[in-house]
Amino acid sequence: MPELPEVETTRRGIEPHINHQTINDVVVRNHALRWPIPKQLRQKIRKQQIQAVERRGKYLLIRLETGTVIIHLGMSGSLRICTVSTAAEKHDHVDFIFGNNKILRLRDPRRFGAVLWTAKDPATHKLLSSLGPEPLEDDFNGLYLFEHSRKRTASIKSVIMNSHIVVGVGNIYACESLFLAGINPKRKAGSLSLARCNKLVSAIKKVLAQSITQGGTTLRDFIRENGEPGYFAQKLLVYGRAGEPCAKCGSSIKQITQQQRSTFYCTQCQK
DNA sequence: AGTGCGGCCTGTCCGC
DNA sequence: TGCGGACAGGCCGCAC
Repeated sequence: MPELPEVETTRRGIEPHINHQTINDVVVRNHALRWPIPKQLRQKIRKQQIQAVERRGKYLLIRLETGTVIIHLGMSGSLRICTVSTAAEKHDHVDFIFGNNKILRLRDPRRFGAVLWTAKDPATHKLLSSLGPEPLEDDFNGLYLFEHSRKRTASIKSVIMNSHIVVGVGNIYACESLFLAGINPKRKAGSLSLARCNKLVSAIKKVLAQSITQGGTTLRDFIRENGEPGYFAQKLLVYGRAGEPCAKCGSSIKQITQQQRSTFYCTQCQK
């Protein structure tokens, strides 16, 4: 499910329900996520009040009094607010139970996600310490991408999807951004001019910002129950459209594989 | 240091 | 209807 817009939509959705609430209890039904959920999680976080609900890249940060719960939704994770009377289903692995009878419930069928605990500044955590800038912040700009792609022989698609260069650009939005910028996903990152880096960064910001806005439109329903963020309402121009006509030139959208991931692009419009 | 795989999992869909 | 295989929105860790 989650690329950055979905994670941010989730953050905005859960924050008003859980911020400043006290965690009464934690139930872990399955510890086996990408990394084991710490055995001491329950004892570490019980009776603590949530200080803030933040996001860094695709990591959600639940700030408590003595540390931070780090949550990653992986490929199939979702968080929803329900009540203590809502029966847990097959892949509901973790419940954070609050004093107001509400539960923050993590569902993750593929279990690529993570729930971790750190008592230190989460920015210094191994998983977060070497992350690149946030895509919507000003320190991610054309010059930054230009400088960080020099001498790189990897494809531009793999570079913008590299979280050590910029966080939050997943497979879908990488494809969409490259289409908007007219750049071939296979192009070597080091061969892009500064002007084209500027154009690509603008496209990434535009696509992500637009998507967050659309996620927001379905926020209520999302939190209420169905778990579907604004994702499918999203107007995707190339992703998942192999064989369909390009929105710009009408030629057939092509699907290839890069780094074991599907790439969709227009061979006419993207050079 | 940068690049490119393997692997972690379950669910779904498609062709036979 | 059942079965095998491909594929899925992420990303660390490891070889080279």
